[in-house]
Amino acid sequence: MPELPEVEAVCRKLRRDAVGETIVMVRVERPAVTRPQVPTQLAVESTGAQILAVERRGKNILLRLSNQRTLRVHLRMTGNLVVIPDIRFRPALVRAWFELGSGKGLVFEDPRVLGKIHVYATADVGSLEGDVGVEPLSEAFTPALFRTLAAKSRQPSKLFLMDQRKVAGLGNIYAAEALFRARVHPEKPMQRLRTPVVDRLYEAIDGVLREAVESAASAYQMPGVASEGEWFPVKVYGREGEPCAVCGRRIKRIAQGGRSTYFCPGCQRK
DNA sequence: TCGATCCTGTAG
DNA sequence: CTACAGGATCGA
Repeated sequence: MPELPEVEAVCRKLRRDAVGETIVMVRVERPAVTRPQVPTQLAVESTGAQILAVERRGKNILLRLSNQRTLRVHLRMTGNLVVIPDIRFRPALVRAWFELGSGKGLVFEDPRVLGKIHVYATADVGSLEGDVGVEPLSEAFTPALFRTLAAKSRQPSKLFLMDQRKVAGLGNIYAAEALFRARVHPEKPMQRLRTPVVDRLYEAIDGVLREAVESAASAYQMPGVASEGEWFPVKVYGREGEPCAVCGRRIKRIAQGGRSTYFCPGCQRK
């Protein structure tokens, strides 16, 4: 599920459901999801603490605790972090869970076990900076900054957009959608884009993410699992072979960095 | 900068 | 059975 819009939706629900709760008990079913990978550490460092606030940095969820600790949760490909009404009735594939003072449960589900829960001293979370670039929905993300980042990078545009150290939060879907909207070829080196095109890409990122946050937030209020593309009208992602809504040419799929990239060969030229 | 790797589930 | 999955990291 999780690119920036979905992670943001998860955060909003946690602010509603988890902030103010106290962690009564912690259970780690799969130590692989914890960092440090000592299964007891998460419990030792978070039991008894109150959840004070929920923040988001890129795709990272930060749970601020009352004991000077912060839990950094990364959902990776298939993770989810939700509050359930009764900790006794846990969904399948829960890899770690927290019993809350109210009897509710905060559960980390993750079929592929790729996600991570990392315990930090709150003072050390600043070490995230450096690995996580500018927040694309913040005021810090300006056309000027984006031009500067672009000018410094020879990466293909798609890989650049997915590089969390540059702009934090885009993943495989929204990177492809932003490139389509801006009519940029996914293999085009960033450095070689003309300034008006860089600016167009900037606007596309902003627009795609704002629209997706909007609809993800409402989709996530609904019970049940909304799935890929159900709430966001994807134009190219996953649409190999289908006609482009703009020009009618068939959407192509190529591989970049071991991932699939979808694009329209008519609208997005090199 | 590329490929392998972490894991498991699901679609074809 | 194989291919592939909305992510990131590590070593070559």
